[in-house]
Amino acid sequence: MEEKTTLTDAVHTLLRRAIIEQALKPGMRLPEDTVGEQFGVSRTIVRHALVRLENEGLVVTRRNRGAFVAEPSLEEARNIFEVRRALEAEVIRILADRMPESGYDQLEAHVRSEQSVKGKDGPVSIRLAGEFHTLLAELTGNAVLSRYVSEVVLRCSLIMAMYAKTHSSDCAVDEHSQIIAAIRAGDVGKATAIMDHHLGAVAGRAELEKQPDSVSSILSRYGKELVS
Amino acid sequence: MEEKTTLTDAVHTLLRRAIIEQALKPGMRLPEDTVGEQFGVSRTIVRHALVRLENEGLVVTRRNRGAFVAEPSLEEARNIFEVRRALEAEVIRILADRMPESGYDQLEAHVRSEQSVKGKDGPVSIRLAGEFHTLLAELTGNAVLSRYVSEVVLRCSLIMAMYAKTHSSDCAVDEHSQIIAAIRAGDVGKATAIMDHHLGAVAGRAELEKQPDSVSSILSRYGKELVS
DNA sequence: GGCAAGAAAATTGTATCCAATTGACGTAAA
DNA sequence: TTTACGTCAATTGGATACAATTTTCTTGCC
Repeated sequence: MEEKTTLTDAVHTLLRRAIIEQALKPGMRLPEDTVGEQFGVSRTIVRHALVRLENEGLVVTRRNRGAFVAEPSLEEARNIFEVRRALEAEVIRILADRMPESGYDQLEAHVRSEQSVKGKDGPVSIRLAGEFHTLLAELTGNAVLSRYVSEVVLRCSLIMAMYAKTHSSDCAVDEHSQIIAAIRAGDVGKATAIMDHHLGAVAGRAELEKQPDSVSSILSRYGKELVS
Repeated sequence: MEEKTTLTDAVHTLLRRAIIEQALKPGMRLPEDTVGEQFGVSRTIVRHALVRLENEGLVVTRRNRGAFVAEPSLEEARNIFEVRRALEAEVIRILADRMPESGYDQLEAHVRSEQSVKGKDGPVSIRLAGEFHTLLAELTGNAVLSRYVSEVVLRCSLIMAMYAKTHSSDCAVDEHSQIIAAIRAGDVGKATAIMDHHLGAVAGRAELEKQPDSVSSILSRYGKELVS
């Protein structure tokens, strides 16, 4: 089976993963040469991937200065959470009205996989916590809504990478179950309330620490997947 | 005063305008070298601009086939309107709570400029009708929310280019005034209701006509602005 | 005339090359 | 010592050249 994705897609995905898994920390520089060398592709590809990441808000580029992993300000963080609440409230509203056939099965399966890594604060845990919300959005069948939710979820991951000490996904998993239950009961108000609390919980921390590491040493862990 | 924008930005903006003003019609092909030739830039620039437009949903690219002006399906159109309603409801909620200083002045000034072109169904009318909603979103001070609203508004313009006979901005302007009044009165429910009606009004038409024109002949009207 | 296969043309995917801008370093003068 | 200035290295902005893929046209066969 042949992969039909373009190289740009591959680099884009890998860089995104590296960012949300906090391997590439906020503020870290992303020189096109270095990244391209690591992945064995030319600057052209990296450039395209960086453009996409910028549109997603995960990367900012300064003219003639290059690309950096975004460092959302507290103001920006508030904005993102505000939008995310509105979007996820809409998701809940839709799902309470029309949940697809195997929706609950998928959700519960996901929660189980979250519980299986409970306790560990590794990259996998971070990714899974975000993917719950992404899955929720996908179940609406609304691709546009789904895409926006994915975007804000990713940016929230970045925000937490900056401002939260630990991801502390323990409480999150429990609340995920509660949200499912509330939707199943058709209680939009309750589900929204839990979601608000769920999102609000992570927005109340504040500690900032930077640790500029070597870019290439980090990317070497991601690059091997491109050697086809 | 030196323009500090990059060439990619310029091409991006021009193409976007051409699309939402319906000069470039849905389904129309956008070959990279044709566009580049028209604007006097290389394919590299056009390519970057097209990537951005794709992220905005105004353009779709098929692998090794090239870029086309997006042709939103009715399903997709419904999705976009659904998201737009949710986002604009949030905008209203925020503005009823915290409208900035000169907010009402700006809004009323905009409505006046809309009224000044009342009756004409030209590109200017289309653009202004959309910009009212964009302005509304910008007044929230939430850049993320503002960006998402802009995106769905643009895509709605594209949808109406496909499915609506005329833009019929007559009723729109009146409702714009009503929305301002309702927000001023702090009546979120009423403002949202008007907005819903306002958005719902345009989603009930259906006629499709394609008219594939020469790309370069259209772009020549936009290209002169790049000759610096 | 219709259909299939192959060659040619057009267009995108990717790499490389040159120019322009920025930041840093070093040197000299106040 | 501090500040101003000039040079240089590093990096991006943009263009061109080549490779790969798709589409279309042609040609031959039924």
